[in-house]
Order: sequence, then C-alpha cells, then structure tokens
Amino acid sequence: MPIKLAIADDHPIVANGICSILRDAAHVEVTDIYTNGNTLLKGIRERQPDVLLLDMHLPDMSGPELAASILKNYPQVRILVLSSSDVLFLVKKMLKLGCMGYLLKESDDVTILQAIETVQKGGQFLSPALNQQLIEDMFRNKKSEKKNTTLTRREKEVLQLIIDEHTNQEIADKLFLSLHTVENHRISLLHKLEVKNTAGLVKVALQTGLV
Amino acid sequence: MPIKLAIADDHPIVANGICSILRDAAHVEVTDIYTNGNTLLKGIRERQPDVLLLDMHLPDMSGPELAASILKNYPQVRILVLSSSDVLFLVKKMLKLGCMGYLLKESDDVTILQAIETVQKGGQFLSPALNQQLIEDMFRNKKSEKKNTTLTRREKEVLQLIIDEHTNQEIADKLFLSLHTVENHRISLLHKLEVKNTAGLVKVALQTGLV
DNA sequence: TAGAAATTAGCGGTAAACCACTATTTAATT
DNA sequence: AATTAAATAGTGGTTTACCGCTAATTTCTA
Repeated sequence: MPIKLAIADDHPIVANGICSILRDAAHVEVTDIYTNGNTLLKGIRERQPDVLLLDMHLPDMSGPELAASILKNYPQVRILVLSSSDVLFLVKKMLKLGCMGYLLKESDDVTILQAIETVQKGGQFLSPALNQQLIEDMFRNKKSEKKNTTLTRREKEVLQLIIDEHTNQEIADKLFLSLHTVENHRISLLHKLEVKNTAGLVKVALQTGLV
Repeated sequence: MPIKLAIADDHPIVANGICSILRDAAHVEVTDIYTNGNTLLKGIRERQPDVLLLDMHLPDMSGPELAASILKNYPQVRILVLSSSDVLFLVKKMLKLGCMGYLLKESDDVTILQAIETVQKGGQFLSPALNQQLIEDMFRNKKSEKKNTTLTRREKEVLQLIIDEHTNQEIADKLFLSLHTVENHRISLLHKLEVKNTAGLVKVALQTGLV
C-alpha cells in the first residue's frame, strides 16, 4: 500500500515540483493538493493522508496555526514542514507543536523522498543543515529551556510597523499608545526572538514570515 | 519549431515544477537545466536557448551579474527573471540590464506559459502585481531618474555586518576602519536603497538578496 | 474565581543611530 | 592628464534605540 501524501502549498511551481519528483516513486501517492488553509482543514476532515507536506506560508493561515489545529484533531497525520527559512526558533516551534519533520525547499530529490519515508514510518526528519544548528543551540541553552516564542497581537502589530520603518514615536501615534508602551513591546520582541537590535528583528520577522 | 527554454535555478523543486507545468505545452521544450552560475555560463556558450528562465539567487553568482554577462555576449537570448521578491528597485535593475521579463515564483501555470510565450515573441512580460507598482513608481519619480542602486564592495560588507546585528563600532573593529567611516557607509546605504533606517536596510537587503 | 498573561505607562539612564557637512587619498575610467 | 568614483576620516550635533526597573489594569484561562 503506497504512502498517501497531501501537499499544502500555494505556489503551483512548488506543488508541481514535488509531484514531479515523486512521479518515479511508486510507493508514494499524492492524494491531495491544497493551496490555502481553509480547504486544507476541510480536506483533512474528510480524508486524512499518512503524511502532510505543509508550507509555512499559506495565504489565509500560518503554518503554526494549521499544524496546531490539524494535530489536535488528527494526531495520526504526520506533518512534514516545508519551508524556505532555516531560522532556528521557527524550526523549534513547529517541532514542539508535534510536527515530525522540517524540510528545506532547497532540498534535492533524494532528501525529499527520504524525508517522506522516514516520517511515514514514524521517525523524525530534519534537513541536514538544521540538525547541526539544533545541536549547537541545545548546548547554548542547557538551562533556559522554556522560552516563549509566541508573539502577542500587540507585539505583532508593533513588529509590522518596525518593519515598515516607523520609529517608536510614530508607532505610538498610530496605535494611540504611550511611547513607553511601544518601547516595552519592542524590548519584549528583542527578548522573545533572541536578537540584539532592530536588524535582528527585521531579519527574523522576514525570514520566518511572522508578520 | 518549439521554443527552446533553459532553466537556471538551484532548487530541484522549482526546476521540476516548471518542467512539470510545461509538460503539457508541446510548443515549449526545456533544453537545459542549470543549478549554478558557472555551468550556466558554460552552457550558454555552447548552446543558446530562445528564452532563459533565470533565478535571482544561484549559489555562486547573483542574478544581475549573470544577466549582464549573458546579455553582453548573447543579446539574442531573452532572459525572463524568476524571483520570489517583488522589491521594486530590483525589478527595475533587471529590466535596465536588458531582461525581457520578471516573473514571480508564486505565478500560476497559465501566467508562466504566457510569460514565456510573450518573451519569446520579442515582447516584455511583468507579473501583474509588479505592473501596477512600476507605474506608481514612475509617477512618484518623474524627476529623479538616475538613482544609483549599485552598492560598492565596502557598502556590501558593511550591510552584511549590519544584518548580522553588529553595531557600527563592532563593524569598524572588524574591518579595521574608523567609526566615522562606517557611519558614512551606512548613510550611503540609506540613501542608495531609499530607506529610512536600519529596518529598511535589512528588509531591502533580505528581500533582494543583495548580500 | 484565582492565577497567569497581556497591555498599558512610567522613571532614569546609556549607547547607538542618524544627519549634514568638509576633506584627503586612492583607484578606476575616459 | 583629467575627471570621476570609492574609501577613508573628521566635527558637531540631534534623535532614536536600548536597558532595567516598577506597577496598575485588563483579559484570558485553568
């Protein structure tokens, strides 16, 4: 019995690319292709695949949202995250949510197939580049384990305005807040995203599609 | 006679995706797939395609570098840029270099095919989202036409270190420069990239793959 | 309904970024 | 040989970001 694989990605090039790569693999059958979060959730309700290749950036819902929702109701679905970002804290976030693997879009044919097979068998898969990063990170953070990487509504708003090149004062005016409050949110962002300054904020935000 | 199409992209998913989408189009034949700039330049020397689908981020060379080099020696090759970034000044840069089109990776099957056909016939193609942006930009910049968007060696170095979250002082130490010099480079960057602060620098740099 | 998390606002202070200039030396180009 | 661009360094100043605190109120959630 072939592995039933669903793909959730809004770019036709990517979906077609995966299908094309798997065409030679007789033991993998692409059963569904979803291009947004809404139809994905609906589809999963009706028909659960063995493995779900989940993009991080669907137009209507984020990767973490979707993974959480799906795993809550259908924990037997093995989610393999498909992402072009290697930002560590996002990788950790998805794995903590219960995803079984994290595959970079730059991967080659062999790696992709291997990832799907591994995950279907109940194993975990990480793109090689991430493996090393994760290990180094564990050594760095032996003690402080429970870092909160979920941004609040306000923090996301502030972050978006930072990316749009606004100063704290401008952000305060736009959101009808005190300058102090915006400064506080900004510092929370620095801590949560584990970066040193504005450059880090923007970098992580863009690379992870946080906003 | 079918359109001879070459693809330059280092991600197997993307290259396969394009091929897969074009499989039904009998009048387009994918003659070559290149995964880095070096083999691309070699390949073009031996055999020129009608249309070249050129990714912005090959591992060894940048999109602009490659486009300039190819168009200088083989101006009859029609280059269709394939990019995931809609940052305007990069679009303008490629078009000024002589590329015949700019196609976003999020495009659907029909658009992709249409872009290739248009370019092959000698026309120009822009992803719809860019069309509108480009027009607005022209109205904004009726006067100041000749903006220099080419970063110097030093500017690129400084920009990379900014993205890596270093302060001006740290950058000065690393490059054995005066703090003043680094500040000057930083302000040149702000002007050249037409942004207001560090956030803008990082945003444009990441979205365009400048560094 | 008690506790936790989020949102708000403040104080005092340091470090860094941003801006407009001038100016010299070196490298590239015509 | 002359011009231009790049890289370097400076003065003097303003604005913004960053940091560590405290603390009240609201909202969420167990």
